[in-house]
Amino acid sequence: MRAGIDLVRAEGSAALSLREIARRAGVSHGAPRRHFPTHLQLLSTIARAGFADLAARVATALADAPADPRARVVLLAGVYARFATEERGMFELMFRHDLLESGHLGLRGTSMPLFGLLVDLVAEAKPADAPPEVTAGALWAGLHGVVQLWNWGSLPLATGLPGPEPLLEAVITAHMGGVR
Amino acid sequence: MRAGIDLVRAEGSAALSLREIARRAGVSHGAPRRHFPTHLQLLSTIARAGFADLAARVATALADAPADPRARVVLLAGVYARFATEERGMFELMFRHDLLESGHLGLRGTSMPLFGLLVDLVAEAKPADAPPEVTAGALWAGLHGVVQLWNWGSLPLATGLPGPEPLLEAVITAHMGGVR
DNA sequence: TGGCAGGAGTAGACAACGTCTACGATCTCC
DNA sequence: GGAGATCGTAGACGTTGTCTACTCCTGCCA
Repeated sequence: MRAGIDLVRAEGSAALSLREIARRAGVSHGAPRRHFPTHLQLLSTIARAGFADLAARVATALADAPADPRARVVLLAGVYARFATEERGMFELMFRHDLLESGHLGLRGTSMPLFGLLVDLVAEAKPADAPPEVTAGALWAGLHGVVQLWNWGSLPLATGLPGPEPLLEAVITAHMGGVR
Repeated sequence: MRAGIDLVRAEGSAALSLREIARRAGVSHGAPRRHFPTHLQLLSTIARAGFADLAARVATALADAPADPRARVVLLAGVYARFATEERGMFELMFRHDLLESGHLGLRGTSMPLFGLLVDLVAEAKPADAPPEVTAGALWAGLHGVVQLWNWGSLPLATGLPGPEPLLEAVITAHMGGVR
């Protein structure tokens, strides 16, 4: 499993074959089967570790941050975007549809605590607006979409910007208002 | 190629093996190689057909629609979301990172006309605001993120909503203002 | 202390896949 | 009517995920 995490960070999500992971771990190709009944389950477990890592990064970033909810969302977005570029292979793995769909293993639920945090921040910032789940959902989708479309080059090509930061700012401002 | 399009619509993007496409087309597994040097190039071509289909649907939907730019964006978002759910396999294929990245074949560019349309609509609606490319980029990312996260179940789980429409509305309103 | 059940790893088989190569058919144009 | 190009076939090769038999090793209980 640790071998899988190292591998996805070093070689990207496309290199994560079951046999290559076993090779890196120094065991035979049948060994992982004792612990993970199928390849997808192994990948799901690795992806879950990725979600845990992301949540930990967000937590440490928000630990000693100002209390203003908008500032905290900006921080969160920065961590999200940095994670997606620095841990690109892991990010790709985490949001592979075939993992999330065929799962039923609750991989989806792994991102819910982070979403709950976002809901709280939105509710704190705009208590009397639309339901905070809706605003937070749209906000999350905006951040995710920017990161994803930016990461594979569609948004850089479309906007000509040097970095995704203006887009993240635009998303946050659109959903949470401007600086106060 | 037509066999590939039929296959992805019937069985999803995971079923698109080169040999299965050839089987459906009634030819041997080596035959596609005469026309597409590699499997990825065949998939890219199929994905390009998907982008063309999406653009055509948007065009017909906007053909006899009111001139109000916000209403047109709402229409565009609806077509985008409907395409993603009705042609789920094709949509997954169109935004597979390994196609867009390893390409250099200009698959990315295929979505640029649609983006240009969005830029125009944004510029028309809010002529004196932030650069229209930035707003349009954030808007596109928001729509794409909603559709994607909705499609694989994260957003339904997070928000508890029955459909993605409120989220799409929230994204559009956030970036283009409310109804007038 | 001896025997033994169960977990963990190995090695090999199998079908399916993408790629490559040699070969055959068919069609066009000089 | 034959030459050349285009297209499809058939088989090989290496790799992958899964499955099955076999072998250790470890800890427990009589």
